[in-house]
Amino acid sequence: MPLDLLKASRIQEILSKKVQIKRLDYRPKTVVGLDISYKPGQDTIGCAAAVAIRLDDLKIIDYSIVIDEVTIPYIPGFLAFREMPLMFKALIRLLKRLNEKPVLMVNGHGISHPRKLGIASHIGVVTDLPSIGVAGKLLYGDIVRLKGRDMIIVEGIIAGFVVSGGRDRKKSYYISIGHKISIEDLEYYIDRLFEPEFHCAKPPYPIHIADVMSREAARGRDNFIKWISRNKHLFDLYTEHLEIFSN
DNA sequence: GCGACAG
DNA sequence: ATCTTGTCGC
Repeated sequence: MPLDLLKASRIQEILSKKVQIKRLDYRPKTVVGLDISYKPGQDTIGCAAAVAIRLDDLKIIDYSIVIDEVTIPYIPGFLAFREMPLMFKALIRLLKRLNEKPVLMVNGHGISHPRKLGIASHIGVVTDLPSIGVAGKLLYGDIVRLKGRDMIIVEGIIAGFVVSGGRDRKKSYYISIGHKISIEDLEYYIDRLFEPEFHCAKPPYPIHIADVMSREAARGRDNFIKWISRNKHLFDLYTEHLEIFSN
């Protein structure tokens, strides 16, 4: 059996008690987007991307790509046990080069989770960094209209909110508190990180970039390098970090 | 028992 | 997550 769900639940319940819901106690200059893609035809080979984006001009200042085997299957409610190991590896590498504390933006839920510890909260607590969850589907909680917004309510508290976009608001993104951050912080950052030209039909910028980078890298070095050269205008790298497959 | 179910 | 097929629009 790949994963002991009872033990995993216990871990989530214990760690969820360490989640802090409070305002940011500093002004992050950088946000790190985290996402994982899988090699086509082989969902056991994952590719994690950690991308550091400067908040004032939205330039990519650094990134880290890690490719490795992923053995834990995806089970709703336990995504972190599948994706956190690789995501964490990419993140740690990036943080060692980043001389500042960023806010993390993770593809997945924060406290809008059955045990209030989605992958965004999990990685936030483990690193003790502020974190935000960004998901494309609701996993847990009720949607209630408050203050002109669709809020995600979990156990009577506001866990996050919904941002709808695209033609006829067809697409929705579920933004939630991860760790060491408040709803007000979420609104401040999230509203500024959606790309205006896409009308919220694509994820917030750091997630969008991490998503594209991890997918291109998962499809091979050539694709990734081509994507980089096609998008040099997004970068502001003082060093070249083409470290794919270095694992 | 039935429906729901991040990536 | 990934694949597939087809459609619309720049």
